Amino acid sequence: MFDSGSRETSASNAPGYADVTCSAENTGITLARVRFTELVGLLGFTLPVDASLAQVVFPVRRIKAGETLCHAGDPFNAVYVVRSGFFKTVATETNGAELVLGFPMPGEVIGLDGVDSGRYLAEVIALDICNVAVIPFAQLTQLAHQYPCVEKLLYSLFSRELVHKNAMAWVLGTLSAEARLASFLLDLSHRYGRLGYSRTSFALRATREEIGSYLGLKLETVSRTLSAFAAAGLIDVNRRQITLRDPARLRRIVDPNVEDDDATPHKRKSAPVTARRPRTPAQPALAMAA
Amino acid sequence: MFDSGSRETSASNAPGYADVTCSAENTGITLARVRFTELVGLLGFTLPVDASLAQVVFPVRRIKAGETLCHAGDPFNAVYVVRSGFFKTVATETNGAELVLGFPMPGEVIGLDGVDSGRYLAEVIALDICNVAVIPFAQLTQLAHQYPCVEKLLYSLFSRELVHKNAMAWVLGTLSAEARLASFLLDLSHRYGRLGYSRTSFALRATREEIGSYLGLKLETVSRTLSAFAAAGLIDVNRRQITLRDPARLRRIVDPNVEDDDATPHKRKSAPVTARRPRTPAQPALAMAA
DNA sequence: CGACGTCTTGACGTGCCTCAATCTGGGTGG
DNA sequence: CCACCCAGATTGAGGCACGTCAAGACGTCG
Repeated sequence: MFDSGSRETSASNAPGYADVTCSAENTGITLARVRFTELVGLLGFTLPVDASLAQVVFPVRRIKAGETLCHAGDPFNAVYVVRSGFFKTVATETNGAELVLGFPMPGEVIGLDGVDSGRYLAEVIALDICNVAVIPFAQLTQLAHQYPCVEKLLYSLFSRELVHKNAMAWVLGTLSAEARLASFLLDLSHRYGRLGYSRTSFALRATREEIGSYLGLKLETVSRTLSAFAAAGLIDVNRRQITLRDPARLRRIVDPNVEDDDATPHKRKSAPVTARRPRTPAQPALAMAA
Repeated sequence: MFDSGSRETSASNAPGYADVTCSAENTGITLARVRFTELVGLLGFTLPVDASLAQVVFPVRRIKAGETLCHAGDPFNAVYVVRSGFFKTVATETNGAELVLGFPMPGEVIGLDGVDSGRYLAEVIALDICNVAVIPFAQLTQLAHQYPCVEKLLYSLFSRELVHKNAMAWVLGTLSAEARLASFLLDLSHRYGRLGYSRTSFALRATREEIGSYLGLKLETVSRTLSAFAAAGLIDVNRRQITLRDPARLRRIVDPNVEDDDATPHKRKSAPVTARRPRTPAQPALAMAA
């Protein structure tokens, strides 16, 4: 039934990706390697085939859930491309408060923000068994020198990250709690789908608190809003397992003006899902555990 | 008195910067040029002196207040370095809502987010008489190829932008309205100071609404908060003219744990400046240190 | 089985938004 | 020169969305 293809994201499940060498699986330092061309595909780029470029490989690191890929303040010398698993990047402020900056998934790059200062400026913590390609930045720029297509790719990666951060500013600066959550769920859906997993059924790997931190909300608000979505029939929630029931309406919560099927495409404000007392005060929205 | 060195930001006022050629001032297309090495200094980098690199110049564009440097959707082919003036970058969403993404000032780069999609994705509008260097991106990458130091600079620019956007996420996601405004004022102060202007007295070039959009607040909240700061003796406000009276306390509003002079460096929450009736209804807000 | 982390839900307070009136300064035209 | 206008700014009153505090339910692990 493929009800949740996202639960297992180990590389062996992903279609067509395999380590070049797989010896000594159990040593602390893995000897596995990935082809650069493979990573390019994961990143969503297509490069002209090149025999010499196809020979380039990078080492792979495996990280268990809870372990950190790199610490804030560590000297920067490599970027990482996630091959499988699920991370969170956490910036710790001077006052000790933590802020979740993102949830890197397979096909996404980690560490580009360390180039300028020469240090990583966020903890990167695995929320799952993870598998990343380690790409020494000096080697990457070297490749960019030799191959114009790689150079272009590298600039695109930076730029893409910037675009994403701008979108994040939009979410944090203008959207309500409901819209932020809806946007977050749709983003996850899209990213899982892009990887070949189900777009409608997936697991949140993060706690409510981590999600809240990422979205500028408190964990209670995240929990309440998810419950409200479920009560409205938009999604199913079971702990961290999410199933999207009405993605179109979720999208309309983010932006009331998206045109998808019926109704006028004009200015119509989707009423908040968390309407207090939907109509008859007698009807409890949700029966608590019987 | 030097009460507002920031009011005039034309290039002729900035120390040591002059166009290489200044013919035909009044033609629509300016013939002025800037040396690349000059821009590098403006950007805050130091490069090893190189005779050939010192010959590289870029054209200059002058833009009057209210005009736009580039439109969202325009094909991307150049980045801009602000030499003088003050811009706002505005992303217009599908629903027509506008979001101010930033306020580029001299020494800052515009357009890096267009590399990936090949199109600018925000309007860049001058809030002042502006002067920018036009740097064709292809030419810039070409330079990066020839000069490793330029290559490093380019990566740093991208990375620096990313770091700044992360900081913005922090502001939008975790700070109160007061803290956001304080952070904004301190940021402006720092950026003006970096340019050789007064850190304590400067003019906001943006309206309350634009500032609010940038900070995820409504214009009324911006106005109220500025008034509250003024009432508390933190700043002076006269329309768009701002004078910082107590930067240290502003900093403490952003992060209560900064250590600057007195008091315990422990967990102390700076009471909101907008205290409703601080104690005795007769006494206005500046209760803390006399 | 108890301890713990996570999640849920309720009650309440408040910070910011909303709506609205007024004020100011700068620009325009007679 | 003044009347007029209008965008921008200020200020108030009231409401709601989200934060805060608190209690309990659930799943997991030792």
